[in-house]
Amino acid sequence: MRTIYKISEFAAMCGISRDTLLYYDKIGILKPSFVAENGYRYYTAGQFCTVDIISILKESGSSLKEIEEYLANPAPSVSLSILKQRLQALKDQEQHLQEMQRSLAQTIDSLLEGMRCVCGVLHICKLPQQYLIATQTHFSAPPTERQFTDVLRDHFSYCEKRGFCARFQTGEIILKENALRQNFVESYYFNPIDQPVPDERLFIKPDGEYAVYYQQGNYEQLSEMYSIFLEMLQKEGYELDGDLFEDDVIDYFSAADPDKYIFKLSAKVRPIGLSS
Amino acid sequence: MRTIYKISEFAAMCGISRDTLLYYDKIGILKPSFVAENGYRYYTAGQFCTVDIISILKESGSSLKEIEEYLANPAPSVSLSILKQRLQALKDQEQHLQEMQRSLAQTIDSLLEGMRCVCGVLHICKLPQQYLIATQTHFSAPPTERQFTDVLRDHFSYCEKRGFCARFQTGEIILKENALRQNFVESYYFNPIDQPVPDERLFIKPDGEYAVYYQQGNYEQLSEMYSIFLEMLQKEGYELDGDLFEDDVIDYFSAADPDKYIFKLSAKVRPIGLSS
DNA sequence: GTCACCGTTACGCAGCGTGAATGTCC
DNA sequence: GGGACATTCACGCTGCGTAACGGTGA
Repeated sequence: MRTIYKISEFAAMCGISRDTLLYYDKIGILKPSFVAENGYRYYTAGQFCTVDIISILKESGSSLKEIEEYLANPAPSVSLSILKQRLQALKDQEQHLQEMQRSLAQTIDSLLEGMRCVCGVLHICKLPQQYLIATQTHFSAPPTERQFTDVLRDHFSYCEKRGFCARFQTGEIILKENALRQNFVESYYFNPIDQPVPDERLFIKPDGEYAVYYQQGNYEQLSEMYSIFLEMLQKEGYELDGDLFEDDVIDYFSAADPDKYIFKLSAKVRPIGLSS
Repeated sequence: MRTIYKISEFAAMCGISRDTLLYYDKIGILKPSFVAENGYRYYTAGQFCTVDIISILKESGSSLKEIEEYLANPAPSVSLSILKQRLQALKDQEQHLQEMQRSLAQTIDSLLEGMRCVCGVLHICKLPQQYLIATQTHFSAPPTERQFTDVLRDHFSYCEKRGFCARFQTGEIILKENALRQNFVESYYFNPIDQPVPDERLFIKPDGEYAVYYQQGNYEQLSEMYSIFLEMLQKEGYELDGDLFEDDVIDYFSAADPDKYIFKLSAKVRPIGLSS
């Protein structure tokens, strides 16, 4: 009456491999119903249920050790707490996945922007408001490598702690007052965020008419680029009406050669003579 | 001018461990800038970028081998395709996660329902329409274990192939015509789905007035339960107005003892004498 | 001399897959 | 006696963590 199965047969029935069953036997989470004298393992149909439980929990991210506990202590209340815990873990994972997706999508957009942008030309256009997480540098002069990495590390770890996706789309801000004095020292490092969040490092990049300028080069050439940018502005009859933003459009993530990075400079502007 | 770092220092700067750097050196994806005569590894600040790339790709699910390729072939177009590929992989993962979440949530609901339900009492209530994926059994008599598991396997693998979350909330359907002849052989195994999908195995459980009856016991007692259910119906002045549904509310997943399973029987009913 | 660093080597983890060498069933 | 099963043992994979043991530098 009671149907029994040899290991390979049973494995096929459960949709798993023979080796897996052997392993489960070895670590003790699923022993065959009985073992014949010749050493053959025999399983019963009811054990299909156990395999099913194992598969489900495994798929939801439990370790085999946790599954063992689950199987050893099968009260509904215990099941319930384990399931709730698993569900929460899955939610956390999903959150994380979504963040990574946003980051990757942003990077892709940025890469595409960098691949098709026109360098060396000033564009005047309207830009929407943007929310940034910006970490102040407190630099009074061009930073040493050490200062630079220290602040950047701080910025990244801050973002990570708060759950913002950093490390993609990083940029820097040069305050208008510094830029006007040809002092192109960055006052902030930032990353854009999708939605406004109350945060002490929240920085709002206002909407308005912007001058945008793409340029290829390396980091050392940046301050020269800023200079040119401002000159071009003036030639076109504009003057600064806000801080200077720099976005790394193509950076070390997408280009091997540091001379091939592409930077996007942008600043709110107004026609010369017109007070805002 | 060029700041250099010893391995632990550099590791701290990058937020990873010394051992990880050693490992990366060993497998060749990140060698130190140079090695001193005493064998000490020295890193430069620029290598922070490489570490960053590695971290990001790793987090998005790439293997170190894939990362190696990325680092070896750093053209923007290659980056782009890898990033897109990664993004798609993340989307797939998210899809999967969501399915698992739905499944777990359902199971939790079901468990809660089983823990607080009143057994042995007939409830009359309105139930909404429900969509099921139902696999026909073609049984003409109570199935052997073999037949049972074969059909169930087919049902599960069908669900899996189509991307439905099976294995949770499984139930069976006994057609009205069979039930009326006291022939309680299941004609379908089913799993509920959230949204209606065009599918050859789609089965719609209609809304309407239902009799619902919870009972504890094991699978062998089911046909007896069906009998009692129909008797109670009659006593209360109702008759069947549709097929008979059975849901495993507490099954092997939540109870160790097969005698403690809880089944939920439900069927659309109408007061005796009233044609629908 | 101390002590914190550096180096190398090697083993451990999960969750099996993949042999190899051998025995058993039909 | 042949082939399809079964058994056990052991090593491989990832991405490191965790020693252990010894050399180096301030």
